[in-house]
Amino acid sequence: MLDIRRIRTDFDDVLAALARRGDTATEAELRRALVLDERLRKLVAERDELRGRINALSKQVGTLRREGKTTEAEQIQEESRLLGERESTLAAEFEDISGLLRDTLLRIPNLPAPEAPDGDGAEDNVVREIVGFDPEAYGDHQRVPHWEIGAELGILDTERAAKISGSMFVLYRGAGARLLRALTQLALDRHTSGTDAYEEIRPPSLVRTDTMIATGQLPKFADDAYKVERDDLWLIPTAEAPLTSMHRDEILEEADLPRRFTAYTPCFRREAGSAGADTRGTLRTHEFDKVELFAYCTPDQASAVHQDMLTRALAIISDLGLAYRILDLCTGDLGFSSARTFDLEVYAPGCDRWLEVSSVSWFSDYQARRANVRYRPSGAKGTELCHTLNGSAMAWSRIWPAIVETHRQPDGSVRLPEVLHPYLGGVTAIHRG
RNA sequence: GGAGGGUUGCCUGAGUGGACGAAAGGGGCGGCCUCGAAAGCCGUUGUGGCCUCCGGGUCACCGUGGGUUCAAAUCCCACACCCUCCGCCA
Repeated sequence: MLDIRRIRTDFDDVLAALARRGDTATEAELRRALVLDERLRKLVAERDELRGRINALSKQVGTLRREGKTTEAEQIQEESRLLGERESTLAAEFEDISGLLRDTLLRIPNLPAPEAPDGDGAEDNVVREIVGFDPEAYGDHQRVPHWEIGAELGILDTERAAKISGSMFVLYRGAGARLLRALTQLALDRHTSGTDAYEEIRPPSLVRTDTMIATGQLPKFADDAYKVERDDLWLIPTAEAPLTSMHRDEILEEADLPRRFTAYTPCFRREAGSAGADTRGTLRTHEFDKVELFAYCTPDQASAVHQDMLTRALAIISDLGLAYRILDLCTGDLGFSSARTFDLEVYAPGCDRWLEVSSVSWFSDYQARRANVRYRPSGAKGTELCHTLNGSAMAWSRIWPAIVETHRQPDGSVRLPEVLHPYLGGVTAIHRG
């Protein structure tokens, strides 16, 4: 959520920044917020003035009653009652308008960072770096898509997944399932060790509506998420949702920042509107596993934390022997709540596609304002909003196919990267049969 | 799912419809004392909104949302969460 005071005082700048996203609807929303805010402030002044008078009168009633002056007390009661009627009218109007204002603000996306490159959509994202990629270097044995490899080696069973749960679900089996578990463990072990360790969290996968609002999934993107109607709970689309709400409505100490978490969770996405896309394999599914990196920090720390997450994500991809590239997302492709995002894509030779495996985002104070997460600056009075950041430490549904395709050998087996060996119980390659 | 007990500030914990933004103690911070410290003593210590002649003024917040009342931490209703026991389960 944007700061209404900033919209009020800095309207043209805010408008210009939002215009970079190329979303023409936001200008109307922004103007609407301004109008509502204006009305709201008039209402508040009037309502509070009335309340002040009522409070004063009520005190008088108390005094008079104690002194036994019943008649005078009753006169003032009547006067106060009449003011009370006007007050309730104003209060009701205030509730209406502030509800409308909040709803309007919740639907306005974050301002892109000034450094984020301009652009209209995915095609304008800026490739910052390509590592380990040589299109000529791949052999024919690597030009086999992972769903074929998966069926051939018996490690991916899409038909049974469909029988059990329908389309866009996957079932890994045997060494395929083990590979997934090894990847999760590798990521968690790495991020939770060393001097700058992230704290490991295993959050709930079902969350309240407020939790989904804090990160920006709701109210605007309700159709993308699964909801358990009966209990009024949502299935998380990413660990970012529960993690952002961990310190919701809390005030942290500056000395405790940054607070950094890593979490393994399943992620659930309805993928509404993507019917027919990526129907084969594991690339787009309703449920997938992910290890997430997450941080609350001060504005000053944000840039370093952002870089740290990116470095961590890259290190794992690189150790898995995959070719990758870093994209600096342009303003037109930036997520709703994000100010700046770097996407990491790995190359999958079998599908001949770059697959997004990690998205490392800085949300400035946008989510923190929604979630009301603040910190107390050391040695100063008052509170400031935190900044939040997160990055997928890895989306296994995209890494898994890249590994299987990249490391396929001429004999059809798949060699497993060395970094995973400690987690594979002695298995170093997956063979047929 | 059933029965009971709870939810007050940084913590513990009091609170009879009116003097309660809230006793008391602890903790934190500042000061006195001291060579220094402990002890002791004194002071101070929540978050937000709106307005501001920047001195301050005012409103809200005692789990959440409603209601009663001139007036609600206090009374009524609903809900959420926590604890104990039973049931069920991993």
